[in-house]
Amino acid sequence: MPERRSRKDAARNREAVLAAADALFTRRESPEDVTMADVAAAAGVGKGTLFRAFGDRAGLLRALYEARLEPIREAVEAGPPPLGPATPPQDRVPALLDAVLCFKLDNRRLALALEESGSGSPYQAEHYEWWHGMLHAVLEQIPGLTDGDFNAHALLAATRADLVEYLAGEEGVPRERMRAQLANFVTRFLASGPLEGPPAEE
Amino acid sequence: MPERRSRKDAARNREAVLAAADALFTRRESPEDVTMADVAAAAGVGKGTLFRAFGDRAGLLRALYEARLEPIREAVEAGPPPLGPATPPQDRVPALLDAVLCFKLDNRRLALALEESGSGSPYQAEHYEWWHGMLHAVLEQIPGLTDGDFNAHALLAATRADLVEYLAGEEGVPRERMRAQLANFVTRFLASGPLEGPPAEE
DNA sequence: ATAGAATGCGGACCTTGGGTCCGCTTTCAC
DNA sequence: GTGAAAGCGGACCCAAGGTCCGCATTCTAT
Repeated sequence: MPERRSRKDAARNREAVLAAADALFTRRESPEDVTMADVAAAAGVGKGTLFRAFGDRAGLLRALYEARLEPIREAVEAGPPPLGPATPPQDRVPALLDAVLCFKLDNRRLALALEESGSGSPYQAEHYEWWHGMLHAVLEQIPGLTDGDFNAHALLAATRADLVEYLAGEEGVPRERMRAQLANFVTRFLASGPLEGPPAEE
Repeated sequence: MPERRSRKDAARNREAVLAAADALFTRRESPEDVTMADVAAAAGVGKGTLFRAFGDRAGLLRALYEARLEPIREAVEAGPPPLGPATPPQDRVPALLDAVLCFKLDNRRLALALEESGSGSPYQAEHYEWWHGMLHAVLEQIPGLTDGDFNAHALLAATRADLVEYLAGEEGVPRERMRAQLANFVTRFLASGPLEGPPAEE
């Protein structure tokens, strides 16, 4: 049952690669001029080692992404409001999307690299499915909202890595402004609908 | 001023390539297994000719896309409602987005190929700028709406080629259902805001 | 019509980068 | 210590985009 622990050097190399890749992706201008050979060289290992550990480029990207995402995942699944499960849906939706946006702003190159890594659409990626499932579930809790599945996709689409990159980079939109705009967009979406009922105590 | 007309054979070859590429992209499963060599072979020309005529892969894709987009562009710029300029903003926004969606559904492979063609984000593409500019302008005409620029991006993001492809392909969402969902999303977004004014005569 | 220049053709060739292979080395269990 | 499993590394392979240049076609001026 102990799952066959990996050898010491293998584990060490894996970490070295992760660290090196992390550094390269944050420093280099565009993700596509970080080649696998670069990563291997920077980590001081051979290409074979790299591919043995991560399968392929997408695998490496995924591992990096997953590692960075971990804290947020926890905050969403078991943390305090406004991200955690105790938050009322109307407040949690904007909070979730803001979290996604902030994450992509903090990991621009990496998110970009992952989303354009070819190898199938980003929509099959495990982490996307997780965000989508979460958002979908929360949207379902809001009365009068139909098509939660599609709406979750549509809202998440507003935080696509290349859009964020374009706005932050080419257009020079500052972080806080972008967050405000997204919040505004989301709020506007949520504010509509069957307002027949009590408009809440706010 | 006659702009140096191109030679007869050049023009003919250009058309041949366009036709061949068009056929290949609609028939083949995934856009990325249509190689430039394939296109050249199918058109019965050499690779040199292909690259001379279109510059690079993205250039070819753009030319194809542009050709298919032309009719819609006209319908938007000078056609009858609900796409044309005479339409009231509240009705034109959904119409525009529906047109984008339908276009992408009708040209799935091509749109996909173009958006993932690497070579810079899709946001710098001429056709995207056109859609965005148009939508932006129409949104600005709706009272009480701020951040038209961002909102245009966010709404358009819901029609991203890979999302459409995923929903239509993997999830098997039928065309009309998707249109309805998008319409629903857009309407919900528009319906909100300062409803203080007259709720229109509907 | 025809010569000669300009334009274009085609496919061999180059480059780049992801991914594989396999002889050698390191680690681990006994 | 020893044998074998696990891992290493970098030479190698391949696909695909893009270039190059000797040859063919077309245009233009006389």
